[in-house]
Amino acid sequence: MESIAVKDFDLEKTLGCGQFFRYERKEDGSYLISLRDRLFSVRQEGSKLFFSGVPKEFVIRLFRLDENYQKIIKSISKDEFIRKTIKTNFGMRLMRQDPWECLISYICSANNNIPRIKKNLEMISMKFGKRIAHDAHKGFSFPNPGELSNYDKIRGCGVGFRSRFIHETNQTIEEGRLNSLKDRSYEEAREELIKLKGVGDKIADCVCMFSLEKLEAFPVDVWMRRVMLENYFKGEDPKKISNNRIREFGREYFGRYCGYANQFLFYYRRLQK
DNA sequence: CGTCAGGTAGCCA
DNA sequence: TGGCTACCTGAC
Repeated sequence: MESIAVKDFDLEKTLGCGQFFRYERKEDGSYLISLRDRLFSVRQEGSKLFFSGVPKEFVIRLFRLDENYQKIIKSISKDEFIRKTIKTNFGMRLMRQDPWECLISYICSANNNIPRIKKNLEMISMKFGKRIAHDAHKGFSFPNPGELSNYDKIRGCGVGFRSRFIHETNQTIEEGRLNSLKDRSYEEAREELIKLKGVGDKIADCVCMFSLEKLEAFPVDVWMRRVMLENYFKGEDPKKISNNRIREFGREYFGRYCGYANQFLFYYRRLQK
């Protein structure tokens, strides 16, 4: 099996931090990952990352192994608390997800819980995708834009009130246009995404950060709100702090790579605290 | 049985 | 802008 020498990288934390849903841990400690029409496995042993089913360049891109982690960590290390969250989950990296799959994933995440989000995406793949295989592993591809046109079938995936949003987004999105948001500014990309039904501030920021290269995004959900109020707005009246204000503060305070700070804070507050 | 979960749309002051 | 509330569904 091929391998890559890695440093400042922790596969388990990267997959487990909650940014990505379509993966499964196997008995031997390897992970089976589904991404659009790919099915592949990855396993880490110390500073070696073994992989099969995809080219090396794909793995490097996906896990951002091409970027200067130390530089980013240094730039967001603004205080003791954020340093603690980084130390706890050192090696966690943001992933470069596929914009379309990421968009649908996060539309599914609204007022939902992680086990069910995973199940929803699995069902969508089973009902709309194609059978794919990698070695002895079997799976389903994620459907392409335009292929989620059967509303009743979407309902059958257990996504509830999000069915309408998924259906509408499917009819609206032109994939080339979605992907080209990478070349637009963060503000423009965000604005475009919010025009979609079912996509508000938080989901737009997640899609920007996880799939459109916008590490200057700072999504604020309930967990981010909690951890920020507890550590950066101490003594202030929570009722007077809007999520938008938290977002603006986070972007300003942590700077250009605030998305990384965001994910460390999120991960820490959800699991460790 | 209620409650709750990684928000958002729609409506109103 | 900011502050409500309903919303599918399945697991406690």
